[in-house]
Amino acid sequence: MPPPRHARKRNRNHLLAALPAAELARLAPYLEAVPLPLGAAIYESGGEQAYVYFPASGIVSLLYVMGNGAAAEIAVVGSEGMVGIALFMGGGTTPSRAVVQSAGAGYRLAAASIKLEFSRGGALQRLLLRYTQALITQMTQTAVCNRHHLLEQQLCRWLLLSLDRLPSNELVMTQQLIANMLGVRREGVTEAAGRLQADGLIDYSRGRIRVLDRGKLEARVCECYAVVKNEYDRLLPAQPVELQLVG
Amino acid sequence: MPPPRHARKRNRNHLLAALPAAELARLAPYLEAVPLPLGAAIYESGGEQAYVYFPASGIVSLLYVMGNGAAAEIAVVGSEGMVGIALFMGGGTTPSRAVVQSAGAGYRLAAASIKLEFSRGGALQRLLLRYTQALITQMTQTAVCNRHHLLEQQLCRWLLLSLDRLPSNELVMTQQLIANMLGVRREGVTEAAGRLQADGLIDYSRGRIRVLDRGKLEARVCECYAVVKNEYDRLLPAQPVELQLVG
DNA sequence: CGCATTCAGTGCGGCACCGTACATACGCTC
DNA sequence: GAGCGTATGTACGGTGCCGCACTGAATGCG
Repeated sequence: MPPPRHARKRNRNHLLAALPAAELARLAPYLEAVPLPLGAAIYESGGEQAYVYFPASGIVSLLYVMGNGAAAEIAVVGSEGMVGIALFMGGGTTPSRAVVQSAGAGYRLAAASIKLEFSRGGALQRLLLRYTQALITQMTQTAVCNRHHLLEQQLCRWLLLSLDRLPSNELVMTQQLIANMLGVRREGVTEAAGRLQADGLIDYSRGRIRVLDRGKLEARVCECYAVVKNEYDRLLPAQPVELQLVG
Repeated sequence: MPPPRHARKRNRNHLLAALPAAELARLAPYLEAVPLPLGAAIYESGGEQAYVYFPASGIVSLLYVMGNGAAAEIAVVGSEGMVGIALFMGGGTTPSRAVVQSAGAGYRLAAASIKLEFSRGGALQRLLLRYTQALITQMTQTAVCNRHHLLEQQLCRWLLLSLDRLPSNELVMTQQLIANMLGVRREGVTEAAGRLQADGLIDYSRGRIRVLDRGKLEARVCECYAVVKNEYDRLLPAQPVELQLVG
């Protein structure tokens, strides 16, 4: 099978790609290509973060693990974003974990490098801050969704957010793992996914989920998905950052 | 009744107070003292924000209002923080509202002024970014708490977060309003608050809640409160910012 | 091929919270 | 101090999800 037409766009990080040539050139020598293997912990709760990561493919989950071991996903990051905002925000660490939810690859940059470039106040800083605001929106909608929406709607949201960050319509993920992310019982996911399958939205078997009808999925999801999507589109436009006015 | 001993500290914003004298002096001419009357909307969902606000007293709630009118509080802001991070983050607006939950007063700064000072990359920038990270932690714990913890625990968390931002142990707030913030039924709050009252933790009547035993409240709250509190303490130390290293 | 392991489906009792309806009690105004 | 509006208390059936236990089905491995 030949590579799909948009393969070029698929293996790059959108934040890095949006940088003006000069800034990217300055960073390039320090960018290190790294794999993002499934299940790898990019950083741990409370642990000092040594690198920021710019995924080019794959998905990284930000999640909080409670004292009793139960978890809840806070946000997901793909090639549209980066992992490790605490480094340039000043804290250096966070109470949450970052785990590779879908294998991929990307680039990493040592803490000192990102701090230095960020402190120059140029396009990278503006870009990362806009990205952080988008991430905040994703986090707040997660809170809202957890409060008000049904498991099935949350599953739809989760599927769509994942789908937006993957090249195909297929994701490799057991129901148990999805349940961990959503912070619900595995059986609950089985039931909700069963309904979606019965209605022809998805098809799955043993850790493989194919989305058959994205339109129906979008019709069934709660408003949270659209809110997040709109904010990402608004804050992280495809056009290069140099064209944007500052103040 | 004479003013309490710590009245001096009570009527200032901690972020502004932590600024080096030179930066504060530069901002001072543009800082405008404003009241924060109960119920006032500091900014609306999607509305362009014209000012950032630095509360010196009172509490501002950040909340998301859903299409059907139901709401959920995302975070609270008092004199330790500021309202309007979207201005320096670059988005200029957010999908959430900011409403005065407890009347007070503070200072506001026009959008252009905060953007200009922020772009200088000095202490204000570092301070605001650290504050933003603390705020993010509050938002993520709200998501976790919404997912996993009982209404009563969430009520305890809410009371403690409010208490930390108020000068006395009394807050003026009906159960209906608390329910709106937490995104639950008013009756649920009545029941949970009834238990807390029966156990001697609080005392309330017609929109007045007095916390009688803060220790017991802290023993009953979920871990989310401590996580948030620790991050605020870690990220926003009392010492002046000029002493902190940059890279 | 047989077996173990992992993944998914199902059933059942329990509980927290919901939606609704209505009752009580407090505090204000006249 | 009578009356009204608002705040709070209580009850009841419904439901979404939980915890647990167990079954069935697909995959991987020796």
